[in-house]
Amino acid sequence: MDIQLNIKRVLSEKTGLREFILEVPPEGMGDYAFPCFSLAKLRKQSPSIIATALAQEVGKIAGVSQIKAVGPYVNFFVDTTLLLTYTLNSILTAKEDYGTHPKTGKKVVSEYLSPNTNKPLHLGHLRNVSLGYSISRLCEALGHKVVQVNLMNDRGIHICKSMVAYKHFGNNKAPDIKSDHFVGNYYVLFNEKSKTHPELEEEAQQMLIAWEKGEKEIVDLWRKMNSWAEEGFMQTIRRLGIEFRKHYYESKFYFKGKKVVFEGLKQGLFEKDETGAVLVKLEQFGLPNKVLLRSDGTSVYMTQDIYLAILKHKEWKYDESLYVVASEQNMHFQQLFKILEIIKFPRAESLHHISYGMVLLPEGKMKSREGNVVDADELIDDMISLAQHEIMIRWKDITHEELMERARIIGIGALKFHLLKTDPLKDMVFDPKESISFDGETGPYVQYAHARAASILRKIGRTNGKKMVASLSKLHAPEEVAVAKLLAIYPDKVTAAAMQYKPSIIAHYLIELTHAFSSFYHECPVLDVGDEELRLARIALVMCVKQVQKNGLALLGIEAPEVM
RNA sequence: GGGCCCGUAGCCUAGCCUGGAUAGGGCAUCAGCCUUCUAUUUUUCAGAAGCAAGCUGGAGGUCGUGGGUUCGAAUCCCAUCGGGCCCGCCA
Repeated sequence: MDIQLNIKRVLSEKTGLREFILEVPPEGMGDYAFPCFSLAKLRKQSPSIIATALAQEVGKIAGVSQIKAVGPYVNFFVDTTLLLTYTLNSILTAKEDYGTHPKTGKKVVSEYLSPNTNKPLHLGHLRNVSLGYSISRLCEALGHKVVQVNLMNDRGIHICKSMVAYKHFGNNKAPDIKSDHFVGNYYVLFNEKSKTHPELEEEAQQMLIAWEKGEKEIVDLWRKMNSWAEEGFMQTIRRLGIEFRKHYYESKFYFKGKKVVFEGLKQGLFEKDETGAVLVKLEQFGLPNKVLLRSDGTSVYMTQDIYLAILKHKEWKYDESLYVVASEQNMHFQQLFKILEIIKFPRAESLHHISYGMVLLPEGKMKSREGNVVDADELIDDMISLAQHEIMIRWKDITHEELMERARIIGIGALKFHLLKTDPLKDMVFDPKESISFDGETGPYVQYAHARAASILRKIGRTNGKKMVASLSKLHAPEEVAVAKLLAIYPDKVTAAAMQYKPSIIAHYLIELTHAFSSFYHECPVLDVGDEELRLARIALVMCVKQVQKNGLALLGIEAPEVM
């Protein structure tokens, strides 16, 4: 039973209003509130008089225990037993599906990660994949089918730079460290050496031309180094529990966008300037014009991105396409989407750039050329070893295997949670020391509460489900009701987070729920309470909290451990 | 010069799209609960210690600034300041 809907229906009938919003009043003043200001305007009457009259008029509403006019508001108190029974029953029935929508049949392609294959992944990529994965899961929760894909930026001058350095200083060595780091070291080396040897820059340019011509020696080297880079990336994202349905390779189709550009040129959608470059006029849309083909006829990044949008649509027949890419490319995507609209691409309206802010260090922006980046692998290792330390304080006789498994879950959970709890739009300063803290609004705080719930449930053994449900009316302590009310709004939070592409909404919800659960845990004994019915009811509440925590964490790509 | 984004306590952050009742949290800090220790025959009382993934409470706020719209603005509009990102042949 949807109590909110019942209230709305009656209000709509009594007031004649079609569209209005029920508010949630401050603590203790009720569960829903109807503000009478807009009615006051219509009826030219003081809002408090209307509220008093309306409170009398509405009479009884199913699921509502009390209706009270307070100043200009009509406040509704829901029947907590009804709410509790309804909510807990839904959770116990739906289990891992609680909070998700039925299948819509819509298909969404979600592109993220998109690394350059000349250097290892860094902190910015960790924010990217955490967001990309979580948003994909959120779209699934809306009932859509989601295809997660990655684009390898595996060609271009930056790739040739590491190749040039390897050619001169690599002695044909095979990687003796993690292979993407091995490649990245040559990129750093190139930037060092080219300061005193500017001819290396020229060599890299020549190498790019040779690569495009398909010179065997160069292509072989490229293939070898790229496979090292890719192998390294896959190791890293596998640790994070991420797997792509498909990888696209820029090198395989970067030239194909030209055809689309020529077609547009023929239709008069694009034009050639005096140097022979093809460009698209976007000034009329408030955007800068964009070159689509250089005057030498070669394609630019935009050219291939146009093609990729079309290619992905051909392959997946998507209804919606997401690009999780940092905010520095906001302009690029505005231009891309506008160009696709100009060439009448059928899904031009369903493309979304999910932009996110930079991850800054306390001392400023990361520059991979200078090597002052927070390396992704190093950071993951640091998080895991910190978690390991915390576990060892509490558990002396734990096997090494068990220790490593728990440390992985907690360390990676802490990392992802930290990156996801901030609104994606905001730049964030990443202070490694602070992020590694286990206090406050963190993943481990939520995971720990989940493990405590699991521990309670382990101790009670088997329970009779029917008896449990029948005893829910026993719950009315404020801590119990507070938890149940939060459980009831979880589905709304999922919808909001998915619609706005903001996993941070889920993260904040989980903190709130866990906080309420901790208070409950502190005030209400579960195992050792005299009343058997109350015991069963509390067990049901614990089961539901555990389920919702698990569901919410899963949407963030975080595992919920049974023990910590 | 132009475009986009951000500005909420010492620090971090929610709320802004869809305007309403005391602006929610967290870190750090202070006071307790709690754990351990000291003294005491024991309890109370007292004192000390505690990097405490737990709880409660206190303190901490010009919602960058100025105007406007509105019965009502953190929220909408305009201007302005500060920070970030970007601006035709980089990706």
